Amino acid sequence: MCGRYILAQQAKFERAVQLGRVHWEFTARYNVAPSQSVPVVRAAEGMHEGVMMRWGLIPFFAHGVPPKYSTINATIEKLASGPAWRGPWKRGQRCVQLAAGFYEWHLEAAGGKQPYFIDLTDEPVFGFASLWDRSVGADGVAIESCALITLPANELLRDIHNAGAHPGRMPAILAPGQFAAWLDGTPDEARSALAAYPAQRMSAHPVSLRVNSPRNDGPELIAPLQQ
DNA sequence: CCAGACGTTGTT
DNA sequence: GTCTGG
DNA sequence: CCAGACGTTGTT
DNA sequence: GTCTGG
Repeated sequence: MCGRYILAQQAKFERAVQLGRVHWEFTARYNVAPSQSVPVVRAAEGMHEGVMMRWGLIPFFAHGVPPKYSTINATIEKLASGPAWRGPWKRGQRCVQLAAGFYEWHLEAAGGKQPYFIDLTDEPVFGFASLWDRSVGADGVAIESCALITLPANELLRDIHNAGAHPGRMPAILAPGQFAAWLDGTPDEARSALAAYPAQRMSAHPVSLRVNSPRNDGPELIAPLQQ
């Protein structure tokens, strides 16, 4: 769940989120894929700082080598127990991956997959609740990376995904006003910030299959599909 | 004891 | 089929 | 998440 | 690094 999303302009994020300092530089993107460098916010020295990190968490014990298994999403149920997540969770390495919308693929009766673009009706900018870690390679170079948290889907995302017997998953979405609870709270407070965002405050529409290729980018990717 | 995994989603 | 790259 | 590669020897 | 499986 949630393997592709979009970024707003850096200035737009910085207007929506109060940051003590920024160590980043990026432009608007309409097709961010795993393994790429993404802007995140984290608590540091009593403030919120903006930094770039690799999307796809490399555990500290992996010594800078990306695992063969997927670490782009962390299930909320395993935050404290999964080997890749419990270290960052215990150490309070929480962050927010800034976004302006994301994509999900709907499996159709005919077998095809139709991509949908999803965003929030009330918030032009939001964040995915995320964990980060630092891993030092054999060459001594440290890499910071992150994984966004998923939880049971609300009705909108459940429908987009599959109308099957089993409920799907959705990313843990934080409105800008909820960032502090996730970034600065106690572990209990942080966990309380993780809840399915209300479906009635989200919007979704089908988009072109052009989004399938991570090599495509541009505002046309989020345009509503003509029927 | 050592070896091997360490992850997610959605299924026939 | 399965892994890597984006 | 999906797309694209998946191999070798020897060199323009 | 740490847990599970054998």
